[in-house]
Amino acid sequence: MTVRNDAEPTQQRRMSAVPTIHDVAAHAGVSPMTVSRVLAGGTSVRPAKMERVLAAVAELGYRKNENARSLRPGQRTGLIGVIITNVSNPYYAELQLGVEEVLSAENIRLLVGNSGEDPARERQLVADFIGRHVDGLIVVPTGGDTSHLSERSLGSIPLVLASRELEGIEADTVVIDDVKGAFEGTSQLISEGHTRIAYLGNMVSVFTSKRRYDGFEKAHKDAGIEVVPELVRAGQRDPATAQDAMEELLQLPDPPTAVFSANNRNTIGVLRALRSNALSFAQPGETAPRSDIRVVGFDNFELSDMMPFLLNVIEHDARELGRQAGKLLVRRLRENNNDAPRKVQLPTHLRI
Amino acid sequence: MTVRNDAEPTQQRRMSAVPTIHDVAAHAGVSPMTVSRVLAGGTSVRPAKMERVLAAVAELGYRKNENARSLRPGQRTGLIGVIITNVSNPYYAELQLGVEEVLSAENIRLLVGNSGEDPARERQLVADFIGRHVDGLIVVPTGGDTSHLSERSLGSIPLVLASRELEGIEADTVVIDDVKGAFEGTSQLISEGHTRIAYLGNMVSVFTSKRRYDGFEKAHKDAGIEVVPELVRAGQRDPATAQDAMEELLQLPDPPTAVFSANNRNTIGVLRALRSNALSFAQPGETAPRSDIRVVGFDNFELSDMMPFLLNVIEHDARELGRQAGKLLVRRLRENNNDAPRKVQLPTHLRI
DNA sequence: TTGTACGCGTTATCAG
DNA sequence: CTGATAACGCGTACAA
Repeated sequence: MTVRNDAEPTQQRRMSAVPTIHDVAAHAGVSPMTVSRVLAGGTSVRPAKMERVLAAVAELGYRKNENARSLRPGQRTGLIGVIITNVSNPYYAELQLGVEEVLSAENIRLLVGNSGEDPARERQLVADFIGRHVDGLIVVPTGGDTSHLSERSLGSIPLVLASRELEGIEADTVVIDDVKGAFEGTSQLISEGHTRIAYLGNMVSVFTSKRRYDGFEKAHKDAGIEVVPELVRAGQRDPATAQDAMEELLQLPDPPTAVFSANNRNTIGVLRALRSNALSFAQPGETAPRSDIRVVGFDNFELSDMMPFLLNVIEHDARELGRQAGKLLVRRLRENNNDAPRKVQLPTHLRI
Repeated sequence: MTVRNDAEPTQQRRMSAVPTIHDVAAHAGVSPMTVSRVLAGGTSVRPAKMERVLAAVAELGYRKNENARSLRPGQRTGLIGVIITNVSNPYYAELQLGVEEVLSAENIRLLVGNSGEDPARERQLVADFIGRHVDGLIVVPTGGDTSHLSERSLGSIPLVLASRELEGIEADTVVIDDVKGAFEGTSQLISEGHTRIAYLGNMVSVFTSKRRYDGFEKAHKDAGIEVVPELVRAGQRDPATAQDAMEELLQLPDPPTAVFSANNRNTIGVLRALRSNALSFAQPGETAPRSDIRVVGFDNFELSDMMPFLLNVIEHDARELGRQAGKLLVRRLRENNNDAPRKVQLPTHLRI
């Protein structure tokens, strides 16, 4: 017989701590095993006992200890780790929402961490999540050293890369069609007659930035013109630095006539720079600042349609990206197979 | 002696599954207990063995199983549950970031769930998080039935309410000074001579909405004027419905001359309505739409300063709110005490 | 300094 | 249909 603590331990515990399956069993006058069976679906349990057990569960407010359950071999934790570079970027918040939407339907919970674009932090989060025995990982990778995401390091934990691919890492991946999107956006500018088009974006070491720059370049090439090196500014990660970069461009002897911005952070910086260079901002009864500089920006963002400048955005669906990432992971978990990694590429749309 | 599975089980396991403390011990030629000691800080372990253990840990990529560890009595999971009404609202994304900032410094991980303002979903998430034995909860409560957040139901799990209080629930709480913020914003409009001021906000059953409406009302009373009932629209939860509500107001025989919007979702709807009622939107070289309707909105939002209408926002710091919530929880966790619940109220600032 | 025994809460297995 | 047993990975208590 299993002795618990001392005298009347069950009584004592029930007062303060979380009730266990033993408490429920005692309360219902059955064995823990019967309780377990009832909670697992109630197959082959006498209806009378079943009711008693359910009553005890309700009365005690019993909840299965998921951590203990997952300890048993072959059992999952029902937990997946989600590592995002920056939730304060609404784009990634949407992505998180998409992931949650799909996974919560599977009764899987999200362990969420912010890497802040710091590879060391990402590595730390991965290590921690592994220690918590997550069933899978969804990562927006920062790039750089990727050894912590290698198959050797992850073992059998399935990984889905979201938004960015990683060289040398074979994993299910969801990306958007960055190259095509950037190509279309840039081509639009060129078709309007622009030849001195500025580029603003993140460091080219970032997967998406590289691809978007490639599309920018390809549009030039296809049109038979060349990218103007002095108009290329890569490395801005937030609106403030993007604004600075744009201000600089505006000071050039021969400034750009159009701007291609590779992400919403940069686009916002660009717009702020344009505004601060106009004489005044639209106030009731005043004239809007003029800007003869055409702007096309990658990523849609809330209120992009309310900007006081003409702006075309290359939109794509962050929530859908999150959903797809979730679906890929769920599929992996269900099939538990060794199929080749799947790549999903989502379309973009130039909103005119 | 502890028999594992069959013949050479350790060998087999090391190939595929996650290594356990036994595998490390075998690899280093010590007992599991020594490994545990080394990982716990390495007190009273011979340096030579310690090194062997650390080497084995590194080689096998061993990570402590946190779930198993937390099973022992008195041990924490290092997990806290965060329930947010809607991460796609950038305000709450910031809040999440603030929470994470504080808790990751304590090496605590976040289990994140979206309630979507659905009390049933919130209840389900709480139940699940309790089953995972979170050390604490941070909740932006939806309101309605709150029994799942009662002390009786939560037992000894500390709870922090963020952004909204809950009647009948005694818990640490962080809110912003909604009443004062709304009062100042409304007073500003009144001081400019407006007397027919519209109110747009969420249902008054939501804590913050109620408080903001109170501030709106108080400003009227203090100025000796009355709220105009036909200009009050409560119940809009997203920009689209807010836009509809505002369009209606604009159709009134005697429309409002100013608008007080109680949150950023409504403010955006208001601005869209104003724009769609103007003849044209600012394009390069065009005139900005005129709007003689003054707008003051609760909550700041990205690009609020770039709107093509005059707009004053009542700003407050969502990330700081998240940080404070995190700090309150950490304090509770550390002190493990029964102090009376603490209330933190953060200031607002009317940006002119 | 090091190792053994045991129990945390759960469930698969097998006996009844 | 039901219950006793054992084991999951770890760490406390105690023994050596």
